[in-house]
Amino acid sequence: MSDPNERFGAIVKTLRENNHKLTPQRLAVAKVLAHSQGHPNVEKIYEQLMPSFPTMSLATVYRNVMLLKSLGEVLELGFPDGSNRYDGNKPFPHPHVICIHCTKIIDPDLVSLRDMTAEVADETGFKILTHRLDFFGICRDCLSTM
Amino acid sequence: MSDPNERFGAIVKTLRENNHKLTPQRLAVAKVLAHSQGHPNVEKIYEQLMPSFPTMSLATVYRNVMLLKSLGEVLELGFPDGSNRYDGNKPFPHPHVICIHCTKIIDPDLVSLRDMTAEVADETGFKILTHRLDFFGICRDCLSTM
DNA sequence: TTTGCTGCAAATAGTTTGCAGAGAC
DNA sequence: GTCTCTGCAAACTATTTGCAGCAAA
Repeated sequence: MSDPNERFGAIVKTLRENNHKLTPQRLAVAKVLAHSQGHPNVEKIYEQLMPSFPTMSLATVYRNVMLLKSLGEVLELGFPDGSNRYDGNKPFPHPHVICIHCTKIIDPDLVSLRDMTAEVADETGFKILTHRLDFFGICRDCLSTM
Repeated sequence: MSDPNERFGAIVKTLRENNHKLTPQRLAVAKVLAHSQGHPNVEKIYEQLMPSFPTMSLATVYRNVMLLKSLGEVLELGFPDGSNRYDGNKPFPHPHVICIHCTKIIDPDLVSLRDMTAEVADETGFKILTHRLDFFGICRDCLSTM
């Protein structure tokens, strides 16, 4: 996990460099994503901001998350059921471990993970831009209460 | 790629064993998925069946794809944009290489791919049930016409 | 004959968009 | 002062569901 304050600063810097206005709503979304506690979805970000921004619209959250994603400052995690969750703390490809029971998401340290991008590019002729590695299972907490 | 006829047979066997009726529509969906040419989405399966089953409903395709998925005979590939595509030819986790330009999907042979399931289970305490490894990029064809 | 399956149409849920006013710079 | 951003409500799209009739076994 990166330092959330540093990540927030980096996001703000990118926004400035690309001439986007720093509205309170936009900065608030950026701050939540810089922490990315639990890899929130749009709804969670919205709920988290409601107390401080009672009039904020869900559409505004969507627009800002999309903007940050297009700037490469947020990683989008889409799931087979169509749901999306976001990580603005580590906005680069990295493996995830997802509990299908409580929907918790963990970032594991995989010592044996080598980058297979070159091999894939070599074998398929593709220019590889990004990748994704997710493991699905049941977490320790859920296992113990079953 | 497995032999589509064998896969079709295996799917039919599973349907029988689970006491599901073998309607013409269901068998037609199973046949398309046994081939899984280009990893179709529901719409594509529907279009492919329209000539032979002009009155078939999209809902029927959805229902049968979901049934086969629940029986473990189809692998669902969900993407961040919310779209889903299916593979009934190799219904077990395997890596995919996806062209973000023409949406083509390829199954690469990765000689160096080791199974990291045990390591992830060990490090996180999860009971790992499945996983997913996707590479995104631009295919040779699209690269050459850019 | 029984029970599950299909087609249709309506409902649903998550996300996007048009517009007029507000606010960042 | 300009131009982007926001809130609202409506639109949109992919998917699911209720229901009555149909068909597999």
